[in-house]
Amino acid sequence: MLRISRLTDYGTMILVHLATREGKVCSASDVAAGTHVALPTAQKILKALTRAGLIVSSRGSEGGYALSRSADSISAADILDVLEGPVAITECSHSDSHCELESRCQVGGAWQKINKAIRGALDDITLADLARPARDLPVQGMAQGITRTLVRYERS
Amino acid sequence: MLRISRLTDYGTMILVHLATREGKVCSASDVAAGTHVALPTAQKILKALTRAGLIVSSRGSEGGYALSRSADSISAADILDVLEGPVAITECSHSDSHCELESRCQVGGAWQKINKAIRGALDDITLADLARPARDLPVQGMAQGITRTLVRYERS
DNA sequence: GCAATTGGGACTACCATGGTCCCATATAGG
DNA sequence: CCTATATGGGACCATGGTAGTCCCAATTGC
Repeated sequence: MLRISRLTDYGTMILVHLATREGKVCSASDVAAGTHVALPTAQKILKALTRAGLIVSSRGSEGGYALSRSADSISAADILDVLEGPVAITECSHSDSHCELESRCQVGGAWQKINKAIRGALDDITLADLARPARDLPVQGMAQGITRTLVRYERS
Repeated sequence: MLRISRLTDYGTMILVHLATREGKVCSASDVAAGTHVALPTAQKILKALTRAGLIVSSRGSEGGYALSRSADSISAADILDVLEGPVAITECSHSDSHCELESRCQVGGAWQKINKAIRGALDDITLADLARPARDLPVQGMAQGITRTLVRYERS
């Protein structure tokens, strides 16, 4: 748990794919073939990314998608915001949600701290980082168990 | 998204409740009344926490639950591990999951970095912190919008 | 013995996620 | 102008995890 949805995972891969072809226009079919994501799913994600402004599209024959800005100006937080909505650790924070425990619950501040730390990590990672091979990142230790975009966390 | 499950939320509240009564034994009914979590749900969570070793139980009349160790030796990471399983940003990391994108996907390392940052934040927060009022935490800014245990994150 | 508890599940309802498909619209090129 | 090739914006449904409840066995204090 505490995991991102599969669509977000796919979306990140798609963005990485576009980042490696910066400047060129890729059709949905290209993207699907390059990322091995099923075409309809890739189309769905590409539409969402376009609506959010992370990529730009051109319609018609010879059309396709491209990043709207440079890969190092797109952060992981941007991606998650678009594909998952605002990052929030717990639910029940809608402005109109009345919580009967509001007065007696004292946990809020700590979750807030956790949330902030997570946010900070997400802001520090750019799409350019994601497009780089793993070993170039300044992360040491726990360098095992990666299959695709997943790291399963064991107690250290 | 990127949120914890409601049961984990409840579980944290329950642990906080037990922390404020450190040393005393609380029955499931006590806990349910004190946290306003429905009794059957509280029972379910208490069983899970007991099995995981975060709390100890005594059966029979006058029985109940208490923390197995001091509140400042239980981290948020411990709690999430127990109630949500190991923290992992993405799925597809089971040892027997074969991912056909394994060779060409280069995103792994960055997710790993993010995961590590999250893990670090979770390790730094103790149950004692959670039991303290929010304002005592060294977190400044964004001090609004907390209803119960939720902080909805807006782009800063 | 009896009442009060926990232990360990089984069971169901619900809802978000995921994946697919359809049709309208736009555009390049012959 | 017509056609092929694209995207835009949904509708649609199956699946699976989550949440919540309940049942019965085992244990213990009085």
